[in-house]
Amino acid sequence: MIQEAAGLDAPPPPLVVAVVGATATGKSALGMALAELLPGGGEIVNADALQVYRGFDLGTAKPGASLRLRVPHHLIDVLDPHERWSAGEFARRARLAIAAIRGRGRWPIVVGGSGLYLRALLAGISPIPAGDPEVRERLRRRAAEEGLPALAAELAGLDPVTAARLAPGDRQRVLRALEVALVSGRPLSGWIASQPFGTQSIAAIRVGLTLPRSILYDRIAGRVDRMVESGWLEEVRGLIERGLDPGLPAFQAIGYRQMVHHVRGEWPLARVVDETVRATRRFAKRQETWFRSEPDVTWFSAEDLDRRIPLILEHVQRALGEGRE
RNA sequence: GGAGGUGUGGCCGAGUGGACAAUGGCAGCAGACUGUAAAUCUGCCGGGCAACGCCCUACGGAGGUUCGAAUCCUCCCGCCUCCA
Repeated sequence: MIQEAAGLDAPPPPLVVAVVGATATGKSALGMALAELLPGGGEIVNADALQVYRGFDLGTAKPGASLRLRVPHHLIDVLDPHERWSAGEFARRARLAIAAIRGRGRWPIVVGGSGLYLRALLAGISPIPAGDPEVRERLRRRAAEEGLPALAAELAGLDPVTAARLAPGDRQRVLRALEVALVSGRPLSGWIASQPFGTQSIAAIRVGLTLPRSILYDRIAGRVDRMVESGWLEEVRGLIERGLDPGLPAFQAIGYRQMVHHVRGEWPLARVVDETVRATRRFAKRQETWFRSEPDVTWFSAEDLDRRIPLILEHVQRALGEGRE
């Protein structure tokens, strides 16, 4: 593609391995295998938006202590549930982690299902200044009182480019764009224009795991059942008893929101399981859509993953080897 | 046995003479995505086609009334409730 056309500039050697794909396809397992099998060894950089939260373990399918003992994991358990995480913050810290890992002569293996996070890390993200919680809160209140259309109209005045791009019903993005324009004095579209995706790219060898929908859906159901069996309810109950507000960012995690209803006695457990499975399926579908359009991913079937690992390893090694010369 | 109710698209559930291939929700499928992203949002969703329009099939079944029925009538079948 473009890189080849340039000719003079050889494509930069891959510096990191990225494992992508929908939830429950086995990304973590593959990441572990690569970390242990690649010559020189590797360390995992978690690119998952919810596994960063301490105390949210079972429901986020967080790698357990024994795995983390075998292979260092980064950006897991780095936040308290009330702290706010973001794609930009992730990209910044992941770059630090990657540099440190490479400094140790090991391979950074980025594993995660949050598409935007991966893109922010590997392709760069516009350096938009931090938002303002107060402004955000005010906007949220106005949206409730005046209605979203009023705010969308205001955005059309401040940032017509973004306003035209967004669906008028996209509450979250309309509010965010307004917040950026209001706080920074510059429209979001302006920030993006000055540094779009792709201007800070990190060379990565990307492997994707995929499964036929029906198998994936079965796996999701099985996984949710296992979460419950392994004491997930107790975990959530503990979080609530600690006094954590279910409105916190960490409770955005699929399953936690649902489980809170059961802890409060509003839903039977069966409904929690049901709705969690359903929400996870929709999530998996969205991930597939995202990664499908992600460039340069080499896809592997996640069926019988153990048996395919040698093949994937070989593929990754070849790409990294080329980069080493 | 008597009285009443009910049967709608994969599911739930509106619709009670034309504007109905049938509101809405769920499930499903497709897509978008620049700092909440496991979030947020959009589109499709009986079938067929030379397809901005046409045809076929369809509101438990069979008949009937009507220019016209998911909607009214008759009979039949299933389910539910109450009385016995």
